[in-house]
Amino acid sequence: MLQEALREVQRGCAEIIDIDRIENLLKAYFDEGKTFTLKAGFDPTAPDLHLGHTVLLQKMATFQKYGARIQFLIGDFTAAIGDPSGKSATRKVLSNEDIKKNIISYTTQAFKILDESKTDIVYNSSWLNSLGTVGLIELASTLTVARMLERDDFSKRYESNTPIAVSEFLYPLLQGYDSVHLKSDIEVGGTDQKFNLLMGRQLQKVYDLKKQQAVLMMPILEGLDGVQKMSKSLNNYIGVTDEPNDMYGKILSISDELMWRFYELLSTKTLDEIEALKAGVTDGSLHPKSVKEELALEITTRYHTYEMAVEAKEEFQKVHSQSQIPTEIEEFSAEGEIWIAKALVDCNLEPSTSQARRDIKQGAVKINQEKISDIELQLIKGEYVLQVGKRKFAKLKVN
RNA sequence: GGUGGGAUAGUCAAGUGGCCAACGACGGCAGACUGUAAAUCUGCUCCCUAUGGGUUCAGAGGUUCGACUCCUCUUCCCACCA
Repeated sequence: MLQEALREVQRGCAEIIDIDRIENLLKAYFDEGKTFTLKAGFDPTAPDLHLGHTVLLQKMATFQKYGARIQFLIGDFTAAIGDPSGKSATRKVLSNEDIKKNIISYTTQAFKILDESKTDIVYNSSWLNSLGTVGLIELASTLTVARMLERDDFSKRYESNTPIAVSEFLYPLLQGYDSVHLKSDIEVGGTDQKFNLLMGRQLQKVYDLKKQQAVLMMPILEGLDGVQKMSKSLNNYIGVTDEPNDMYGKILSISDELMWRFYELLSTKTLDEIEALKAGVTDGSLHPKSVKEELALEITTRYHTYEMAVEAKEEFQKVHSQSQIPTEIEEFSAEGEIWIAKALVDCNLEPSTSQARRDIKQGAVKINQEKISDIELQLIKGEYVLQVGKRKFAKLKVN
């Protein structure tokens, strides 16, 4: 049991510092039912969660199964400074209202994964506000500038003469101080947070806590392209609020290789079960597609319902495997005769008539399932199902 | 503050007076093959009811029959020096 828990806890991790501490905490839980605290900090800046964010949340959920109480730390105080990690320029400061709004949307999304009854939401403003100037200077005296400049992102900015605000130096210190105040046993975060996470350990020592927190770092999840990290700005993300059909389709479109990564980091299947799936694919008894379907079904179910996920699956098979028309298509109407290229633009299937012409020439455009090739075609009165490529559909009614 | 170099389509990057809507790469879209996978092959990739027309190469002027290419100014970046 302990061994299994240890294995699940380490699953997918990029790096763990002080694994012995974690083992002892788990052992105490299994032997004596003693719980422990696990801290994770969240910047109230990104209200739309995608699967990349959930990697960390799921790891926290795993810990909850083995006796962890989560200290879900909202960095409302530190958000005013802005985490410099991985950034090449000083960040903007958020307004109070924005922060509040973000927190609400963040936590409602997070509790789809976390067990709310084993989670405490804490705000670092509640103790950092009262730290005071003396406390802050004391805190700052524990760290040298040289040490701070060891940080890659700081030194790069320093060398390239990009401004670093002095306040940014305080961020890791304050985040570390959070661990002192909360007396955290473990802290989890992304690999980009390494410096800040270690700061917690160092400060706990400076402030004479008996034990230092263990640190567990999760890797950054790749996006749909399989190469770059999942992010909204690269438009390669799967949002937790995506529609079931989109979510299902996006997962099925990832490469086989990336699928295993998703299994490791996102699935709740045990490592043994995943190994069995891998073995099945290798020896040919399982089709990779069906394994991927299972993953898509699991994840879609998590953020919607099982019924909706199954519906998404059926819809997907209907549209793509049997190339039929989807059940729901956007409808448009037009008056009088309309030129096909214009119609495609009006139905948002094409960005320009030039592009529409090209696609028609290439045979990418279908009307009522029939491929067309005449770029001069005029649509007369009637109802049409227009299709561009494999996945863009629209219904057009010409009056 | 000084001295050089640069800004070209979604990104990178050629082009140094007409052959330029602008080489190439990546990305993207489409077609073939498939499992809407990957890989591979092929085509397309500024706009416009189009064998034609229009607007583009940081911005504003100028030279020229003709400018992405030459000149002037402006803005922004980079390198080296102080």
